[in-house]
Amino acid sequence: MADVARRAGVSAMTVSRALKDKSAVTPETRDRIFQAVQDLGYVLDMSAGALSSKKTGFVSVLIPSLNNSNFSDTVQGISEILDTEGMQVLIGTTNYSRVREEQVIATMLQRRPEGIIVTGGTHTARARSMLETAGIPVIETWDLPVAPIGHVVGFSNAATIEDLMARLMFWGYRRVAFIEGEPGDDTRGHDRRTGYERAVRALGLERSCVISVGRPPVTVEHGAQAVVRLIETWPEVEAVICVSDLSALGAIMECHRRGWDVPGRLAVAGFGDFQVARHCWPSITTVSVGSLAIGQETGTLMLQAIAAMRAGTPLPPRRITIPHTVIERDSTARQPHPAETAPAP
Amino acid sequence: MADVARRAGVSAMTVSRALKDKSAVTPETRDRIFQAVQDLGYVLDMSAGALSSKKTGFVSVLIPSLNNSNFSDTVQGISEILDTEGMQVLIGTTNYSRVREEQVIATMLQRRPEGIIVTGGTHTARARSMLETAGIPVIETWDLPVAPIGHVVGFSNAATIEDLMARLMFWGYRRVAFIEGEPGDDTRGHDRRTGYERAVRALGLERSCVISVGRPPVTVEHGAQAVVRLIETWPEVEAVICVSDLSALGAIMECHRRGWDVPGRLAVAGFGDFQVARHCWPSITTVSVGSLAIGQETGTLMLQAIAAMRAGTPLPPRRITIPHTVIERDSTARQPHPAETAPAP
DNA sequence: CTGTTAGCGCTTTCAG
DNA sequence: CTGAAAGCGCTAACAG
Repeated sequence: MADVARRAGVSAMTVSRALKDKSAVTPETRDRIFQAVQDLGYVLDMSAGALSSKKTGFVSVLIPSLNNSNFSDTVQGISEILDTEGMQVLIGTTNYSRVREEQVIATMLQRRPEGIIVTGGTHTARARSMLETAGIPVIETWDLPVAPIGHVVGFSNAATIEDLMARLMFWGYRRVAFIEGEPGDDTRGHDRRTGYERAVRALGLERSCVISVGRPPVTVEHGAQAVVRLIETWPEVEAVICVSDLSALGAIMECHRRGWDVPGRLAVAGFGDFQVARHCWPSITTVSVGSLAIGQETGTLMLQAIAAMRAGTPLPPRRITIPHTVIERDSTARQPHPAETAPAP
Repeated sequence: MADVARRAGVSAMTVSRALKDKSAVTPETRDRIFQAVQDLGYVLDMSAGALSSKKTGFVSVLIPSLNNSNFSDTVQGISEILDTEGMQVLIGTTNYSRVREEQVIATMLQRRPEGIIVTGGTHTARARSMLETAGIPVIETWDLPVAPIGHVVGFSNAATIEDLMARLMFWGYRRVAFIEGEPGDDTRGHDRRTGYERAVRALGLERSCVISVGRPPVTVEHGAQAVVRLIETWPEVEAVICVSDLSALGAIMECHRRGWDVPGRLAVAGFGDFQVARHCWPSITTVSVGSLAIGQETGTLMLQAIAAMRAGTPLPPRRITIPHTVIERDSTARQPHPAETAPAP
């Protein structure tokens, strides 16, 4: 920067200003500086700027896995918003493990992010305490924790499945099962199962049936395996909710393979409104949770929180609930009863 | 850090050493330091360290979109490897736009990454020159550029489709079409189309037919729309190659919807070996390019290149070709001819 | 094995 | 609008 300053015949400070504020410098000076930057191929060093200004321009985002379009949509939403203020996202993946999350948080904090966004509301004790004492805005997403660390942008995973169950009931299904991954650190999956079980009781259904196959992330293949186990376990089952659209797709494809009609023999619903759910055949009934919207809301809130922090007046904890929607598609369409198609008396 | 040093009764330098080398400090001193770190809740500031040591510990990775499991697999592979040396990945998405790529590169370079990994071998002139003069290792992936900037870890997109075409021919298909997105910045998609057209000529097929629908990224829905257009345009078509598995899935699902048997009426093949391709029904014939392996190879090479750079002896440009494999699945299975099922004479 | 001295490249702060 | 001085928090380099 000193070189640029010399070449433009100004001080380094003026160069610094020209490169950021644009306003605070005479147009001619500015032009001379930009010319010098061009000539020298100078590239600003933000890491030095960060040290000096104590503003790194980073926000850390922790997600279970990049390879889940719901989470990458959320990251996408966050990035879009943060980009508008020139802030960058530092992504970390926890691989659905809380221990791993703790490690990633520890590493991230060494980079001095100006805010940190985590997925879910369940963390190790040490992770939680690191977040609490980090002195930066914290947002938990994809959940509505009872005792949040800071801000929250999410929804109740249990409630989404309760709603879905209510709709299945409304459509006439009574024997409904649930397909999930093996229990572990995937609390969101677990919450959805809880929603299922609560709904079974609340709706007075005769029995519940949960099939757990595969360690999270639950894949298409797990869904295929699970549906076979389900039919063996409970031949009378009429419908099944899968913990995600991917496993729902697997279940449906396995049904095709075995000649079981969907939804005739078995209705199938998923969660997450993945792209394939809308376009596969039959299209999959699911719960949309607005993954992108979660990201955008989170980004917007983070920007406010950071601005408040910089101004020395931390934002009081906010709690934003993202609406979810049950989307009815072909995979649960009730075949018309003979009576229904008969002419009215 | 000064506080920690004081509390442990040592100098800041010793604290710094204890926190990194671990070896270069007496065990007791080390323990005292860690105790002080614990007591004070001290967290190392890597951004200061980076400025001082000129080692940021960052590698930038640019991909078209997070929301494509092929690219996120590659990022995953890169991260895994870089993690082993404590390096972090800074992800940037270009949204399949070269202009956007240029901007992202400019921003990334201000963070002083120790290496940069880009997707594809086609860039704007300014992007290319920024990469060339950045003074850090550059790796281009997912392609085999004729005039690479630095290192290359990739494969020929055209060759993958040529191979797939040869196999379709071998299986007895003669009237083969190609479904792609509208031409634009997606050079990998364009290269695949080129491979298709070269194969049509090389194999002496009577005609080619390319259906272009939708701006990249090509989605499931685009595939569905395209297949309808295809059947209208060329009713005699026997098989179609889709630019990605996602559009292949869309095409197949649309065929189901319209009662066109796959592969009986139309055989469908894709590209990328996405998870759904393996598990949907019918399973999709595709080309696997080892997305994760590309990432791992890239990560390994980047680590070597950075080590060499730090040692002052830049690694001569390497060119690593990742093998691809045509995977035959149900979506192109030839129905047995009557003659073939007849008893041998 | 440990300490001292400088200084990384920028921005804050305060004067002009 | 511009400049000078000081220092962000750490580590390289050298000395003990």
